[in-house]
Amino acid sequence: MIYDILFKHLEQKIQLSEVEKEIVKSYFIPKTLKKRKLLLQEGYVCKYLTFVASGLLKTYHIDEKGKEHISQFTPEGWWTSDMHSFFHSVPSQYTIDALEDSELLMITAEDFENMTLQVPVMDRYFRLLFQNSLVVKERRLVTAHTLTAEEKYRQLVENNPGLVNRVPQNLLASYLGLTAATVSRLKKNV
Amino acid sequence: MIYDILFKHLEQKIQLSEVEKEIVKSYFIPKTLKKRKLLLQEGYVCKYLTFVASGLLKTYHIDEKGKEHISQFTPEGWWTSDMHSFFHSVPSQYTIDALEDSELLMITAEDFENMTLQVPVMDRYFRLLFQNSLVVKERRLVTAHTLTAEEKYRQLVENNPGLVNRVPQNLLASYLGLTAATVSRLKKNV
DNA sequence: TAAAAGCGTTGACCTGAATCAACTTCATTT
DNA sequence: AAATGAAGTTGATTCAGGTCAACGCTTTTA
Repeated sequence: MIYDILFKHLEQKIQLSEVEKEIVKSYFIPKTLKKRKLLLQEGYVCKYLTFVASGLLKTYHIDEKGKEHISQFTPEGWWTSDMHSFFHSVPSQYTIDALEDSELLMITAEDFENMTLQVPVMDRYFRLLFQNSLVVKERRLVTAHTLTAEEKYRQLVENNPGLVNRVPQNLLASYLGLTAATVSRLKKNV
Repeated sequence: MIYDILFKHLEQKIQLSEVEKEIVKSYFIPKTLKKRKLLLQEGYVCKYLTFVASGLLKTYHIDEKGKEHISQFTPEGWWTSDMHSFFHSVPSQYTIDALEDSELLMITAEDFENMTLQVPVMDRYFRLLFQNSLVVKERRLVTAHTLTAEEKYRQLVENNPGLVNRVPQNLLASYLGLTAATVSRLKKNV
């Protein structure tokens, strides 16, 4: 069941009683999202924090020249949203859509607040989650600044082999801050 | 008093009883760090999560060519550490040192754990803190990928005017992933 | 099953920022 | 006050990666 996937992930970081599980469960709205469908559109407030139970989403931003910059891939077992938009109710800078048919569990900001007040250990869960995400983001920033295009691609292949086989190469390029042409060329040396 | 600076910041996000304050206070070790002195050296485990009560620190990484890449400036009222090293007791990837004489409050990983168990609302504080940091890091990553050198510098001046007047230009360059020569040149157009 | 769209490759060319190096302040030490 | 060393500027040159465009191959869609 879809909620069990969520609890399996929560229980990797925290313990929940049956009562707490029921409370948490009651706050999440299930939803399926077909490939190419939008979860969030740039310019609109991000209404949900979303757990991906199955499938794969991408988060991206379109710049003034119309170029797509992918900031995040979200496969099953991970969370997504535009956090700034979600927590502060301001227009989103990002669009999120599905790369594969996906099953989602979503919670509103108001319910998120209520849930953490009712089940404070969820604060701990998200503290740990955000803590880990921060480490990952920090690392991506360092590699963006220090590595050559080839090293960036090589590192992605080493660290995320699953992703490389699951996502078109032009999207990986965008995620790395490179062009599709560049990635195509440097693949030969890797 | 130095602990009051800490509590002032905690109370921007959470409420603490007097008892809780005493508990929290008991876990933090005060320390002063003179300009140019190290708080953490790359290769060593980061033993402390550190609150900067006054002063300014920088976090950086030296690449194979000996080039310094600054990942973070930490002025008064903010936290610093190599989170990955701190929470997982692995060698640090970063060095942290003082750009100005600084007053610090430090907590070990073990005490951090005990503190959050004794005062669960601290999980909420750090959830909120990490949540906000994540938004900031995410944004830096997007600008690293989408902006030109000049736009990066301009945005820094707009968003962090304080920092620009406080930190030598070559360090700002490193923070932006640019060279000192480049920043010097593009300043004229800004 | 034809047309369209998405994806990957490759070539020719261009350019923004890096590199390297010299020279100047300015600040800190002694 | 001399000396050492950060910090900033500027010029000449280089080059990694972007841009633009053409061409196949495969997958969707009509």
